[in-house]
Amino acid sequence: MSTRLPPLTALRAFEAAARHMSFAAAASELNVTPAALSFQIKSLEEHLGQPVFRRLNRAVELTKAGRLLAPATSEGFATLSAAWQNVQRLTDSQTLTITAGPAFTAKWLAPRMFDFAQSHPDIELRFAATLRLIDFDRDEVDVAIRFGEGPDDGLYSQDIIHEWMSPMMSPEMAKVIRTPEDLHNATLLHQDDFNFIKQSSNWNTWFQEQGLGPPPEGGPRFSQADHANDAAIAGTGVVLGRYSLTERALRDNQLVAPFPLAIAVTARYRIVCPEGAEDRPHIKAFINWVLKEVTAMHKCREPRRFVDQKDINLL
Amino acid sequence: MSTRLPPLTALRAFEAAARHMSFAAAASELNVTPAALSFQIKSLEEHLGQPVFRRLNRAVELTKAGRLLAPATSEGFATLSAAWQNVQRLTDSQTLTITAGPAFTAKWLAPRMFDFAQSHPDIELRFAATLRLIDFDRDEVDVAIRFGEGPDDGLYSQDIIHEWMSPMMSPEMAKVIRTPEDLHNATLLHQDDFNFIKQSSNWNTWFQEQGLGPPPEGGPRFSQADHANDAAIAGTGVVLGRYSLTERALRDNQLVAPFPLAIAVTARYRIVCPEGAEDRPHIKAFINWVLKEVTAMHKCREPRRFVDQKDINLL
DNA sequence: AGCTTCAGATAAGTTATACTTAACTGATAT
DNA sequence: ATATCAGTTAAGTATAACTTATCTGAAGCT
Repeated sequence: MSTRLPPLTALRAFEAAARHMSFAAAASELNVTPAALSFQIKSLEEHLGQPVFRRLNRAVELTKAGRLLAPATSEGFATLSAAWQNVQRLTDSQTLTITAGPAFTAKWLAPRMFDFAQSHPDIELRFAATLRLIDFDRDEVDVAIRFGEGPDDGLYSQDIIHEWMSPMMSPEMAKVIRTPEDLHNATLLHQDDFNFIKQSSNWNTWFQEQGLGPPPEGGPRFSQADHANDAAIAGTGVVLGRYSLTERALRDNQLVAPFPLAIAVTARYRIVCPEGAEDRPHIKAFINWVLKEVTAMHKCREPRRFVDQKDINLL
Repeated sequence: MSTRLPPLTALRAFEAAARHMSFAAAASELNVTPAALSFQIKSLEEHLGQPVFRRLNRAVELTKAGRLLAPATSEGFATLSAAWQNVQRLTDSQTLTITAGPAFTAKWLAPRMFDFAQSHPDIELRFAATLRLIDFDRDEVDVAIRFGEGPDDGLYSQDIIHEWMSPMMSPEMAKVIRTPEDLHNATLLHQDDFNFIKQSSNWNTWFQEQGLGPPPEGGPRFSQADHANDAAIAGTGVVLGRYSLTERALRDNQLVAPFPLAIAVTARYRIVCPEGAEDRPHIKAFINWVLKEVTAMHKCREPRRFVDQKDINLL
């Protein structure tokens, strides 16, 4: 009797009945029967210890207590309702903001997103290409594709692509560079955007595992792997290509990877989002689409001899 | 999912948890177990489709959605709570406002209320003596004692006193007025506050039923019955006394009613209050006390010959 | 005047929500 | 290593919230 609030269901029934000045109309609004609503009003009156409605024959009217209670309950529930709708609007946003590294955005996402956009015309896509580790709450990003070893604390995280690297060149250049030893005479293309990985995988690593001497000095350096790949496609040199970024060029025979040795990188690509958000319709659709695309990625024609990066001891 | 409000119990659980930043504290405030509260938050998150709390190890923190939801829910529930407490204050008021006619207030209530006040020291009593038919909602009156035939539409109503009238005089005057015929030589006291009753009961009625000729002309007129009674007690004349107002004087032998004929009045006293309010503690206490006092009213020593007012045909 | 309609109330029954207890989990503190 | 803290989960219970069917007492219509 001295509680701060009565049963909220009863209070809500009252508010609706007071607004409509009709039990039947209120019941209809709340999707219950008039009998149920009548019970709720009666319950509220019992909690209060006095009536809030005077029952006339074909109508009801508010008592003094009812008239005192009606305006503030109307305001209170309107506030709650607006808050709920507001937060739902956030949840139901049609915008999907995706973040990934610049190279992945360019070489993996961009060539494929047309397909996703076609099959989900209601989703408004936004891309934020960055190498920075984003904060989901602060950066207004829905889903991220990250490269690295993790960990992804407090986030939903799923591996999507395991990366490997091998010398890749244009088919024309492959007619000149026919054996691994021929690489000593080749122009090697370098990419610097891999330096944040703990155990660097570069030309030295590959030459060593191949049993060759040191690689030739010099050669063009690129700050982004996709640029290095483009140069190789253009015939400028040989790139230590990453599978994730070169899959399309390999498939299209713009690049070839003629030597079987491939270094399997410990770091991998994961798709991450805030815990629980993975069930939100748009994010779920995107994740499912990514997984499908990963499965459909081109497998190399030649057999590959994988050497795990973790097992390599650099001299 | 697109409803205007989620389950209110869940929303309230959220509000408390957000305020406390602790599930256990919120559970304690709402008098439920932490497990129950945990379920409510989870239910809310399922309705929303995303989390509102991030569970840390020994704490929780609000997500972006939670932070968006918290202020307005806090405000909404505060509004509802204030409204409820406000209307409860009206209900739980320690003041009991009683209304009755001036004569009844003076001759029945006033001599007795000391006893009621003694046994209910927490109740603050207020009297509104009026002949007007009060409106419970507008007049801020809790309970009324009405004289008349009713009806008491939409109100709780209980008969308490059936009225009757007979010639009453002081014991000294009774030594002179020994027979009904002696009343022809007496000073008859008249009361005008009975005129609103449909079928007037006055001296003419009594004389006719007693088989006497017309009563003597003239005699003092009083606008209130209690004043006429006081005059009779003082030995000024004979009053056609009403039982309800003279019971105490008869008991104390200040007045006597020596002639058996008594006219039973159709109108009676009822105690009335708004429907449902009769269960409110203070009103209930008052009603019970009134019923007890009525039962304890003094019965006349002499047998009474009652003639019902309805059966009297005035010549 | 008799019948129909309207709107809320009540009785009896059902079901889903709201809750409890007991045990678990994963850190942190001692 | 053990105790403590705070939230979670599984299994079960209780009751609030609801439904259906019927009733009631007017008002309205023919």
